[in-house]
Amino acid sequence: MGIAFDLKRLQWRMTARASIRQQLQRVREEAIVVAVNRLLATKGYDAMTVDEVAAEAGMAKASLYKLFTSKEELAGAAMVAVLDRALAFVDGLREQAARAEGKVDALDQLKAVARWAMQSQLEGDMPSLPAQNSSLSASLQANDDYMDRLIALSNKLGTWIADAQARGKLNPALPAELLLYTLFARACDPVVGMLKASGQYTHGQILDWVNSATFDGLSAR
Amino acid sequence: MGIAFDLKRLQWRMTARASIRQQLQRVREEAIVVAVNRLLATKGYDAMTVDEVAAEAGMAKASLYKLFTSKEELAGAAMVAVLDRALAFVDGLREQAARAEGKVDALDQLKAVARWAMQSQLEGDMPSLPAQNSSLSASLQANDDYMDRLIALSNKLGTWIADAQARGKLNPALPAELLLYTLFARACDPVVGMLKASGQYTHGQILDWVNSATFDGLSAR
DNA sequence: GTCTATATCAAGATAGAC
DNA sequence: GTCTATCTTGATATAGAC
Repeated sequence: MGIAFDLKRLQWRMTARASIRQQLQRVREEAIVVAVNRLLATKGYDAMTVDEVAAEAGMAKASLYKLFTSKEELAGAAMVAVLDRALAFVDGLREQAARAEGKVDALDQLKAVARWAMQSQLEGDMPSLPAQNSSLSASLQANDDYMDRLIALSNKLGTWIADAQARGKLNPALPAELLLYTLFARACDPVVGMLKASGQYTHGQILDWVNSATFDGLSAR
Repeated sequence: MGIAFDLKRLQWRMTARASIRQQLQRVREEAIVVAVNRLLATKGYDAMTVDEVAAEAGMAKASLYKLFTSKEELAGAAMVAVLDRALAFVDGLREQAARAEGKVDALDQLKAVARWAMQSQLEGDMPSLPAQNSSLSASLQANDDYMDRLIALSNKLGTWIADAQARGKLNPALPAELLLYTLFARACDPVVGMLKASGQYTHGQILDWVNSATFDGLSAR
């Protein structure tokens, strides 16, 4: 009996200590991911060095490599994080729409998502990756955490796209694939950064204009 | 007299040989620029190595470095070349328009330029550079050959943009700067490459759709 | 003027002390 | 588990022979 009691206490203590360790580790991981996110947003993957990540996260490079085994894995973690933010935003919109009982237009939801993504870019929170053919693409496509979220997000946006096309709000002549790709591309649209760099416009103006260019086009209506 | 004659012959021969040398050198330079152009279009600047350029141009790396002093200069030469192609295309359009005596719309000219750029991208001839903050950007902005052409092209497109806005063909609510930046950005639009990679569409379809998305927008009209 | 061979360096990754 | 110091590699750039 005494022995059993002591074992339980011991197990509890071990569990508690393991949990605390895990929490500490998780805090450090998050600091790293935040650093990677900002560096990817500002410099891009190739220009980002692991030394910079370690410095910005406040630890030695060797410590960082205990938690992430490669630079590619760092980028993957940051991309997973941004997809999680996007999914959370989309789910928030769905809940709002559910409360509004059908008064919300799928097209407006898509515009809100595009605006959110571009705002993230303006604030330096939208990591951008080399579009094609890098060794990074391959490692991301082999990353299940990443691919699952990418597919989940594509499906949710795809539902809105199909809805908006069926109701004649989005151009039905364009393939849904193009509409989806265009939304993803506009999240990293360099035009946003160029207008910001010109320094003449407010963030609100930039968001309005680029969203207008995306959905209404450059031609006069 | 005899001496003067010999000197003239000698000078002529030296000039001829120098000219031939220059021509040979120019052919080699063009081969290098073509190689850089394709590598920038397919892999991007960071993934491109000078060894690859030398191999594709059919010479040793050291020989290449006699003609171009750095990797950045290679990229600059390729960007100058693509701007020259763009300027030639634009001038061709202007001549056509002059012959048509005012029957050509500035908006149609802009659409033609966008289509040409995207077609170049589909054919692997449109070099793409890291958009922002790289060391490359700085070296390009210090490259007069590059900047002169960039400004010349911007001015020519800017004329058409102002014209199309004045005639109510392009959305007058959007700043001309945004319209110009958007045209440049669409030349490298990753959506083109994604649709091509999906393998389901012809080049013509892709060009029509992306141009429609750019000028008419994603929303139904 | 072209090539082979090499210098140089930056950056990803790791060993080993504490 | 964290850090300092180091290994290793790949890529830019150059020296020197021919």
